[in-house]
Amino acid sequence: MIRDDSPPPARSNAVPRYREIYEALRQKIVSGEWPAGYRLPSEHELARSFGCARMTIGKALGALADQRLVTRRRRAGTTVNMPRPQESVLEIHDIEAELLAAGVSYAYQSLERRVRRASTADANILGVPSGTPVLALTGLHRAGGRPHALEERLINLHAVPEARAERFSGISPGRWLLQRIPWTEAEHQIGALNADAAIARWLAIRRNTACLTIERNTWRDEQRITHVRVIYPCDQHRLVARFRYGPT
Amino acid sequence: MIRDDSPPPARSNAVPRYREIYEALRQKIVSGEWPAGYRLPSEHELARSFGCARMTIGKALGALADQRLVTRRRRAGTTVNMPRPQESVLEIHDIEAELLAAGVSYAYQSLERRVRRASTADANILGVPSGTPVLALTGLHRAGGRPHALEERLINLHAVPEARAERFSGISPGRWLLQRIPWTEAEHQIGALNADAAIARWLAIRRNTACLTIERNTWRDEQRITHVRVIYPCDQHRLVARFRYGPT
DNA sequence: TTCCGCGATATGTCTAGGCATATTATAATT
DNA sequence: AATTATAATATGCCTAGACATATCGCGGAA
Repeated sequence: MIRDDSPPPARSNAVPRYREIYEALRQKIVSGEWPAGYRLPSEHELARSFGCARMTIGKALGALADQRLVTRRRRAGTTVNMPRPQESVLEIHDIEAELLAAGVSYAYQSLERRVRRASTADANILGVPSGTPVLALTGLHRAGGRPHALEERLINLHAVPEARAERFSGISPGRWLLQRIPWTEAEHQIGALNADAAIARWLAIRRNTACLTIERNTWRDEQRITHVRVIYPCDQHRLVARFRYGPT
Repeated sequence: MIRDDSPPPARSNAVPRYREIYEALRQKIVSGEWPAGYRLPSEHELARSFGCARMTIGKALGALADQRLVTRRRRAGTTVNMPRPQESVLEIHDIEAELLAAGVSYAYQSLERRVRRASTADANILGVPSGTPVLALTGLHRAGGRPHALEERLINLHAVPEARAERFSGISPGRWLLQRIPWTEAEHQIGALNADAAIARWLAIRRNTACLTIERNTWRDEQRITHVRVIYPCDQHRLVARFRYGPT
């Protein structure tokens, strides 16, 4: 017996099939038609009803799972998740690039630069054994000639020995590091503080002005690279983060 | 001629092949052996050298591209990216769940509740036409009996008509909404401010104390649901975000 | 010299099967 | 009744091949 082995019509739509399916299923979920806990049809059933191979369905369901809209377990099937905790992707840009993109002139001014063996405090902050050689930097980011942010940084000289020879007059250490050292993990902590006298002087703001602080730790496969705290006056900077349950 | 059609040995390692390959390639990149701009071997070549099907290579490379470690373009091939702008996934938790998880008692105290037609200011903040019915809420989150955060919220009553009947005495509007309304997009803005007299009184802090503010806008497929601004005293809360170039 | 068309190449997507494995439901046994 | 073996099911991973499509580079024409 001869079966119809003609290939399916050459769908050359711009949007791939798996994405159409992803969108269709996503719509069921975000519209509430399939509420939390609902169990989706099996891959085989969906493949039949959408008229495609099981692997194509698998790709669509995999994308939904990546977005955490559903959970997939063998034999148990695919079920709709509870709405998640509010989650966003926060991009913390290089200050210099950000300002230049906005058409503002930028300069980094080094205020202090010291190589030392890590004190107990340094060791705690940077997460290295005390006594490890570190480079401690303080500097000011200027935008349009005016103070924009104050930066306090510790660099692990075991991880970045080249830094010992770099003066960082002119180039910001953040950019310098970013261009040289690939990092594999980063942690940010965001907080607020009242400017003390020293901070207020450097940033040319009044004492007690609220400032946003961003602390960042970076790792390169287990090894700590640097710790930095950047202090922005409250009116200079906002962090924006956006998340969407998206067309991926 | 008879070819060896015996299937490949039944690798039943716990780690799938595509992930092994992903890790191997990732290692080349983060170690610096393949620097930014380096062009990877083609899928065919990799498939040959790893001894697997092209699709398996495609899955590994796709994962690297998801992590933005590489860029893939037809004909041009797959190339290693420059290190990215610092990016992190920020989870902004439900305050109530967070405090309960920490073993602290939690309560929401409604301070003000008004239904009104959106003023121009409301309209700007919430992104709806002025005149749209909105619910304006002010409330205090208490932890262990003490003030923890102040919340100012606008809810679009066209999007959430059920909210008109809800008193929000006891239950926090954030939690109430999260349980009822699936959202598809969220934007967060994080900033700092000095507490004014009203804020200071409610939060039982001194005037001018630095506070962290989180503003959140949520959408459900184009439609604005709510805008909220939460104000935390600087010593009460930090935001932590973490990112890793990961084993996915 | 410059521009245009064409072939080569690498990825993007898809199919139709296959075996592996976790988990659940059911039947059998103690 | 409680426990254990077994079968069924749904996902997870994989292959070998196919066509589609973007784009790079080259050679010929204006």
